[in-house]
Amino acid sequence: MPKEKRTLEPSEAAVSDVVGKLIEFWGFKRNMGRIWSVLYLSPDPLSAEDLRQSLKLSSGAVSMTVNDLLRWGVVRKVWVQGERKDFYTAEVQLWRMISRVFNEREKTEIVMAIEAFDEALADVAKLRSSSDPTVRARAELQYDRIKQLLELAKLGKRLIETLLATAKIDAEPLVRFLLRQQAPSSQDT
Amino acid sequence: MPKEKRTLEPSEAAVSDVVGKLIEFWGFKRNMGRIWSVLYLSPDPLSAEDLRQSLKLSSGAVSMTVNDLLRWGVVRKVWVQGERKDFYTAEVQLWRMISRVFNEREKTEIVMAIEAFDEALADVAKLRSSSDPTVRARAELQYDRIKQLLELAKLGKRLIETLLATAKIDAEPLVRFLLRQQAPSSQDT
DNA sequence: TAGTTCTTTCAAATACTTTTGAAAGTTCCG
DNA sequence: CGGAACTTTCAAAAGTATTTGAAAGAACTA
Repeated sequence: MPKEKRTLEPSEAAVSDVVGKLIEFWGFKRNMGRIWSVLYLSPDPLSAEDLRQSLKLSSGAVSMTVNDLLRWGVVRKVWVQGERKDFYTAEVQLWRMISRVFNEREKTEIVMAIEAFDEALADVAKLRSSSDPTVRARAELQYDRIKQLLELAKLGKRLIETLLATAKIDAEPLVRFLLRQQAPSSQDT
Repeated sequence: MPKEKRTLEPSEAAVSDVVGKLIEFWGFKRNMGRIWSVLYLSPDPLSAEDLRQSLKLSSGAVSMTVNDLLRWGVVRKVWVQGERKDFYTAEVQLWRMISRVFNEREKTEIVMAIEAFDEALADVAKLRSSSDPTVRARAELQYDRIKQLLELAKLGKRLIETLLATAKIDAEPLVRFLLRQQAPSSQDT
């Protein structure tokens, strides 16, 4: 029985480090990316102990990080025949992973921002009819600017929703769109 | 001369907090977002002292954060007639701001990832012709998976480039694309 | 140049996040 | 049950990031 797979190949280490950095940049813990990568590149499921040794982490860190990954749905627990311990595999459908994260994190974030901008906009709108012309002018300007923020946030939301829809049907319209690289026209804002 | 503008309106505070959170989520310092917002909502340029008082920050923090914002090109220094101190205004062209950040940060990040995946792919490719069938099978799988990561990263790069192009010509093809919300077709990957 | 006003710097303090590892908790089996 | 095998928890430690504020530095003015 193969029982000595505790060291990463250089290319495995490289990939897990890059993914770790990307994922950290992206707002998650670096080790989430590292662990996911090791699983992603492994032909068969790995145990917590395997991960602990491959990445030189403490057992506690592995346990907690793997649970984060399970919660995000990007790693799955699998039963390996005849083994007592838990084994894990990576979700290999990259789009599915990404859409899950976008849906739970980015979208929530942006929806909250939209609500807050909406409220602020309503507050400022009241001041637009103030009798004091200074207050009025100020309110006018702020109304316009908050509205811009709101529009931007809504655009972001649509972008995320498009990505989500794309992930569902995979490689569709966004991808097709992105693939036909067309040249711009003119005018700056 | 108006010299007592040292407190934020509730709606100003709300907006700067939301932007601060978004920007933090997005990987910057929260105070960068807060300061930018206060400037963005101000009818006229503000001094470091104004910002210090509005947001209850130390002078050092204002100085450093404003310089970050200047470096990112999202705040500008302006000369106010007759005044000795420096005044600042926010860049109000949201797309321009975003494209600058995407170009300098996100794109750099992803380009580095692409290079690293490329290298790893080349390493693994060598093993695909190993005489050991186990090694070969493993290399085959890893080759495919790293390739997936590479493709994803390239797709991300194209998405960013499209956003950048869009920002230049403003509200063009991406925006137009996003605005026509069409229904998906079928198939899952 | 000296004095004033304003800005920047930076070491120390604070706040926040992540990791560790030992102990407590499970589960399974005989 | 009793114990082996494994996992989870969690308080403390380590590691990072941010903020402070006092001191140094500039820039201007008279």
